[in-house]
This record gives sequence, structure tokens and C-alpha cells, in this order.
Amino acid sequence: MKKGGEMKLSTTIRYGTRLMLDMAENQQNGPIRIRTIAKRQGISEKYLEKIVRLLRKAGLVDGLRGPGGGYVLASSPDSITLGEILEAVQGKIELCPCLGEPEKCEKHQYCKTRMVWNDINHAVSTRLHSTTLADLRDSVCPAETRME
Amino acid sequence: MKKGGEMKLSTTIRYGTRLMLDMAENQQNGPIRIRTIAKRQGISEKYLEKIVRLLRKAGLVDGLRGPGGGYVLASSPDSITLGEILEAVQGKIELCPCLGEPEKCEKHQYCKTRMVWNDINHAVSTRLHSTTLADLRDSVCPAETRME
DNA sequence: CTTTAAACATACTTATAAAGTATGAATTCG
DNA sequence: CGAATTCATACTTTATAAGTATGTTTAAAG
Repeated sequence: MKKGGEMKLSTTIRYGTRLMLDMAENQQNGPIRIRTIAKRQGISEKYLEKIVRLLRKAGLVDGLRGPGGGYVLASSPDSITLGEILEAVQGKIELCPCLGEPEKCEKHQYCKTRMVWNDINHAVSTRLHSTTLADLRDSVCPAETRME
Repeated sequence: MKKGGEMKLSTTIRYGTRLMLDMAENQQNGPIRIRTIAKRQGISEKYLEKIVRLLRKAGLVDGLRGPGGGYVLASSPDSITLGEILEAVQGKIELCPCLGEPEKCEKHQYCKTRMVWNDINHAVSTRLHSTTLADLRDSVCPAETRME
């Protein structure tokens, strides 16, 4: 009698965020290679490449090719939000199908449940869009959970 | 160049909530058969059965066997929260793996991102645990989106 | 006291999407 | 030119959500 869905954050989001934070913390010495971040973060290089390309396409980072190349943040860490990162790698946050396409919402009852999901969706979205990379970078990790 | 994870609510949660709401709205005439709800909601009967059994195991509904049997809410709609329903069908809400098992959080940086996920996790959880079935039942669906 | 209608239980199948890999082309620096 | 990097696409693998099948147990009703 196993239980159902998990509602987890995907690795694209978690890795993408760590990647951006890594860049915010280390970009003072020019472009950073994906290989470097991959090693530092313990993430597959190829997979990170795939993720960073989404961030690039969204205009959050710039890529510089050739020797000495790498990636740099396209703007200041205090103007990049977690919401932007999330949307870059996974699209608009949409907790259930009917939120994007209300025509699927044919029954009165769906509509009531839909309102709750919509609220929560909105709360999460707001929270993410009001947290910047700089906020994250400057935050302090509580001692109990830190193990560096 | 497809994007990553979707962070959607699973059908178990959505169906489970609709099932509970259906019961809250229709339980005045005694036990309700799963077949009835399945038809009313347009959901597979067998699948709903599977879901309701989780709700039963969690003590949110009671099952009555035999002819004339069915399910009833185990307590009043104003004392059953969406949080309880969600946890019954999918376990504690846990947006990312490290939240349950902090020993996986070995790097300083994870810890910073972890704090955000934890915050959001908490916000969602609180919201769900403070919304009751009765709240849902008595809510009014905005006209624009209602199509009964 | 048998029939029947429901819940209950488990195991299986299928479909979908997440996660990761492989291969190679394009660009740019030295 | 040669090497190091990004860039692009297509593929493979793995996990899990979603749904189905088959059958057992319980209890009301005839």
C-alpha cells in the first residue's frame, strides 16, 4: 500500500540554483568554467552544461567560448531572483494543470480546490521572486546544520 | 532543449482532495460508495479505491462494508485539514531530500539554498494545515472560472 | 443461510518524465 | 593552427506516477 506523489524540487532547479550561487560567490576572477563548478559542487559536468544552457537562453548568464572562456552572471546578484532561475530551468511555476488552462476546469468542485492550489502557487512564486541571489549569498547558515 | 522538472501536484493529492470535498458536501445521507464518487468526479473507480484506502489508513474516513456500505468522514469537515489529506496520501511534505536527512547537507552552500527550500516548505505546509475541508466547502468559486 | 454489494488487499502493467550520457560542431584565444 | 571552451541535439537509463486486474473479506438484506 504505497503512497502517491512526492512534490519534490527537481535536480535542475536545485543544481541550477547552486550553480548560480557558486557564480555569485566566485565570479570576481572572470569567467568560470562549467567544469570548475561541476567539480566544486559534485555534479556531473555534462548535466550541468545542459542546465547552464537554459540559464543562458533565459539571459541570466553570458557564455564566453574558447580558452579562458566560461560563464559570467549577466547582471548583478541583487537583481537576479530565485524565481527567475526557476522559470529559466523549468518554466512558469504551475502546481496543477488546470491553473494554466482553466477550460479544463469544468466542474464546480474542481474550481474550489483549484482556488487553493492557485493560492499556494502564488505564495511560492512570490517568495521566490522576492529572494535574490545576493540575499542567498549573504545569508548565514545556522551552525547546527553546517558541516563544512 | 527541453526544460526540467515540473513540480506538479500528483493526481493522488488532487483526487484525494476532491474525494474528501465530495464527501463533505454529500455525506448527509449516510455512507457514500466509491463508485458514486468516481462517477460524479469522472475518476477511475479502482484508482479512487486505492486512494481512499490511504485516507482510511490515516483515520480520515471510516469504511463500512457490505450492501448499503461506503465511506464516511471520520470527523467533522471543520476539523480535517488539507495538510492531513496530503500527508495521508503522500507522506510529509518535503520539497527536497536534504530537508528530511540533513546529514546529506555536507557543503556550506547547500545549506544556504536549503534554508530557502525549508522556508517555502514550511509556508506551504502551514497554508495547507490551516485550511479545512469546511473552508473549502463553503468557499465561493469566482464566476469567471466557474462552468457548471 | 444464501445471495449480493460493498470495502479491502496485493500484485501487476503501462506511460511519462526526470536524470544523465554521448557525440560532435562552432567559436575564440594564444 | 591547435587546444579549450561553449553550444546543440539526440539518445539512454532509471524512477515513479498512474492506472488495472484479480481476488478476498465482511455484513446487510431477502
